[in-house]
Amino acid sequence: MDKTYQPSDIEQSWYKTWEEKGYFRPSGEGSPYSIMIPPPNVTGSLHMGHAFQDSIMDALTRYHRMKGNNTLWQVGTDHAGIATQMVVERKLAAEENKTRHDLGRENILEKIWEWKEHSGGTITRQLRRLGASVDWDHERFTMDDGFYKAVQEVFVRLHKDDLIYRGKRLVNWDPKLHTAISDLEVENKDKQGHLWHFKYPLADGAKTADGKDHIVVATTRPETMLGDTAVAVHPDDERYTDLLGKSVLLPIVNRLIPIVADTYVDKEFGTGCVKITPAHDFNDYEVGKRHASALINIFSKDATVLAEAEVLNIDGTPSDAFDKVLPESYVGLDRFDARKQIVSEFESLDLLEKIDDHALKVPYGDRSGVVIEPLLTDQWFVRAGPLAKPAIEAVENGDIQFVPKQYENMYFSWMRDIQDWCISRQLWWGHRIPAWYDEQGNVYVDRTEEEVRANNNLDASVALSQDEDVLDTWFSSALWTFGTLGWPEATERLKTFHPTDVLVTGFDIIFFWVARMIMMTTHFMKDEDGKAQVPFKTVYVTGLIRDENGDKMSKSKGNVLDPLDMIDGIDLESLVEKRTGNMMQPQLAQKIEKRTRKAFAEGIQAHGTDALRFTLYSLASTGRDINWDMKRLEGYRNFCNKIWNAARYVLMNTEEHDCARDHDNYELSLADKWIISRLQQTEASIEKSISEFRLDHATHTLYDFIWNEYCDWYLELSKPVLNPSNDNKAQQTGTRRTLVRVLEAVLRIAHPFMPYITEEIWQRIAPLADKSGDTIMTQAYPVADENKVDQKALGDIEWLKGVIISLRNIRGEMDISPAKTIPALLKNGNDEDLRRFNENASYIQSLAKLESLTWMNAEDEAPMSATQLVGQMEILVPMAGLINVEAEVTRLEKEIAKAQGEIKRLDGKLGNAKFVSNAPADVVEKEQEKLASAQQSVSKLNEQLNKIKTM
RNA sequence: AGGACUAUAGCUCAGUUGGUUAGAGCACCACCUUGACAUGGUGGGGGUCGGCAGUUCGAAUCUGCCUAGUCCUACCA
Repeated sequence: MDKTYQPSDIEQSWYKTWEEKGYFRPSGEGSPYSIMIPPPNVTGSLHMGHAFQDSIMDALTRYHRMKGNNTLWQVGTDHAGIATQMVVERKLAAEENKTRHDLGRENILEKIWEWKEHSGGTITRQLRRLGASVDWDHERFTMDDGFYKAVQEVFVRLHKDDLIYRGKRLVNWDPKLHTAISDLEVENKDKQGHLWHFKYPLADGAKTADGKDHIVVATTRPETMLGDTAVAVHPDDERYTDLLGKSVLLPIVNRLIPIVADTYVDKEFGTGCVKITPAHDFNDYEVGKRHASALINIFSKDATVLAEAEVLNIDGTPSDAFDKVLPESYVGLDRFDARKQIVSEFESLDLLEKIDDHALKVPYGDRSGVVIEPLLTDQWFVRAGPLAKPAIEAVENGDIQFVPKQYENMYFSWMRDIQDWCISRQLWWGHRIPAWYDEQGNVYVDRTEEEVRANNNLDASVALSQDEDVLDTWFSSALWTFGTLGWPEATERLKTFHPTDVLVTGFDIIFFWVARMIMMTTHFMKDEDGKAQVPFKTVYVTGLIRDENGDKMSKSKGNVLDPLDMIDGIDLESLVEKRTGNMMQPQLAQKIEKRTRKAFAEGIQAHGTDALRFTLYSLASTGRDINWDMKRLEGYRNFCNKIWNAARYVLMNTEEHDCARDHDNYELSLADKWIISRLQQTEASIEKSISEFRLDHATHTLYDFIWNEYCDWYLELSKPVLNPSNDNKAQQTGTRRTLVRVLEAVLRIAHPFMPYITEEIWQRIAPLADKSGDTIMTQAYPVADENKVDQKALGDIEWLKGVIISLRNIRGEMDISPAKTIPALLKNGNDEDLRRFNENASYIQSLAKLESLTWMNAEDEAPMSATQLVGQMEILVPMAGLINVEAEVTRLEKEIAKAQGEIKRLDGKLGNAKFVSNAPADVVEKEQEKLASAQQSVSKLNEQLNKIKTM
């Protein structure tokens, strides 16, 4: 093995081997364990968040595979409707200066499929680099043939059950993308705007209570006044009761509109008069419904003013309640230009009372970034209420558990107040809605046109045209857990692997995805007794990975980190290019470049997949976001190197040696028994951590065991045993056996977290540990054996470590060269100390670099020495020629002060009668022991101090 | 407006049903190229656990209030 760990030398080839040998496939044996990958956007690339979640899923998958489960990690990608279509449209505009309408639906779809084929490999390549042990043989795509069937089936059945309906409703309209979007796709942003106060003249000579001939309405959206159909006041507002039933003459359009009473109005806000524009505001729409007035739509799909208003009844049918004429000077104007013109026209008419500054929330499309316009359009909706009920129950009764639990509240609060879900999108890329219209506008829903004709007795003479719209991407991804397994066919995979075990995802898509999967699954999937099935038993919600400053990673901020750059490294120039190239807002490039050059002056070094993964696990505590820290990544890269070198040491000492593979002629040393005991405890602890999804604890325990116990102590303790001067050959064999076997077990423990380095080393170690097999991947995961825990060995080594550390401490504080051997004495020890001394003196001599270690009887006079205590035993290093007296005085005083502080604290505690009477006896007893021990320590240390001082 | 979460060493984070002198990694200081490893070894320094009050024999941990930050949901035109 090379002296230094080089991840690039081992990682790629191992993945290829694993995949070729089919190790990722379900074994077909053992109880099933399944995880569905949250399907990433097929044309995207993995970011750190994906790497984080996928690493967690891989660890769980590999762990259960080694545990003997029939393990499936289902892989696949999402067609991501809007996002993907946008990318291709942008490309088309840039390269050919054409819009999608220039090419037409068929051609565009062809182009998107081409693009999907071309870029779809990025994600799968990245997953492979991460070591993801997914079942590639059954990779799925949310628009493959199987999904097409599942989606049609779900749509048709929901429609038959009256859980899907079509209607003209006010929806969130994206004027840039020309599609409706769901409430969840709207981002409300805080903006500084204005509140314009307009005078609306009263008609028919009516006057207000205080004698004015107008009322004042306040609005943040002046342009919508072109569509006003009423003015509302609160029914109890005495200022306006006389005006109820009267009308105002709407300026500019000269439309007579009624003054109505509605409790929606807040008397205290503004003037207490609200202009009502039912076609362009969700609240006004509700008010409009109550007052049965008509709607006046003034905007086109681009949010420009129409040539002629659409006047409609609430149910969407045409109405002639109002005149359709819109002022000519506004026709075709963009909504924001119209706003300016309205304001200035009110001003010139002397009807603008005032303009206040006003903070408001403005709705933006999360994809397009433009202001959303409420618009009355025909759309398809899922009736969410009935679907939500069993989905809520599944979480309430514990069939599904969220980790951490707090997210259940978030889920409940949204689900209990769920709104109908607008599922139609005016896009081309997606699942086309299985609805057909005849020439009279009758709608037929079925799986195919043939079925429509057959089921409705429509022969070929009746022209049918399919609905142009496609379904929201989340409609198909809601079927992910069962759609990927072959539903609606009753496949063996579906039967075996559904419900799945755990879903690993971010809190940001609990509503978009998790909640909808639960709704769809509980509705469509039933077990043998007809009970609703859940899609997964546990939802493990991860935090977000943020940059080093705690900012969200985003392309426009230029702080995105590519997981592959952590693995392979990247030079500064390439990183700058990557972050600033192909930007939607090129004006940000300079800032990003500066920032990048500052943060990564040296570029990014290669750290390898194992180090990246280990870092992610170590940060994976629950309920908290993660601020990415390159330094931790470096630390864990070093950890990999540590393992690498420990393995080199082990191999060096065991290859070509007798490791007791096929005989029992060996003897275990104290150190052997100790490390075997600690291995059991480590295994038990890691097992528990994984079961609680605390991979941070699991990896921390593993790190601590490997570095601080196996390497720092056990390997060092093995050196004196393996020294040729030791003539206990049986013991040497025992230590060699322990060296390889503990390492071999550790590799298996670590494999789910660090798949590559563990496989690479295991291949060499396994034969020495009498293990056979082609890969570590399918070896049994180590299980703790209580019987192998040797309490005596644990105690003895703790003592041994205490003595050695004390001696090292004296060396350090006294500035004694590590190369110099020194003599040491042990004094005032008890029988146990004496036994331990007798059994282990050679270890101490070796590890503390002593020239001699002598046991002194209590009555013997000790030479002038530096002193440390282990328990009540004194460890003495004679001062002659070694010890700096002043330094020793300082050191002793420091120790004494520490112990005295302890005594003071304990005295106070034990002097408190309430503590002694109320605290549990064992706590009190422990404190008393501590006090006694501290008092003895102080007296012994003082004795030493006086001795030195009187010298 | 309602709700959730977070605040622990210079930095990134652990800390279990309240009970050792509150821990780790990185950074820092000193010494050390010792035959696994300088991507290393040994020793050391560093924290009023955001603030105030309360419950308790005992609070980083439980309760209340406050401050700062993050996020979610719903919104007054």
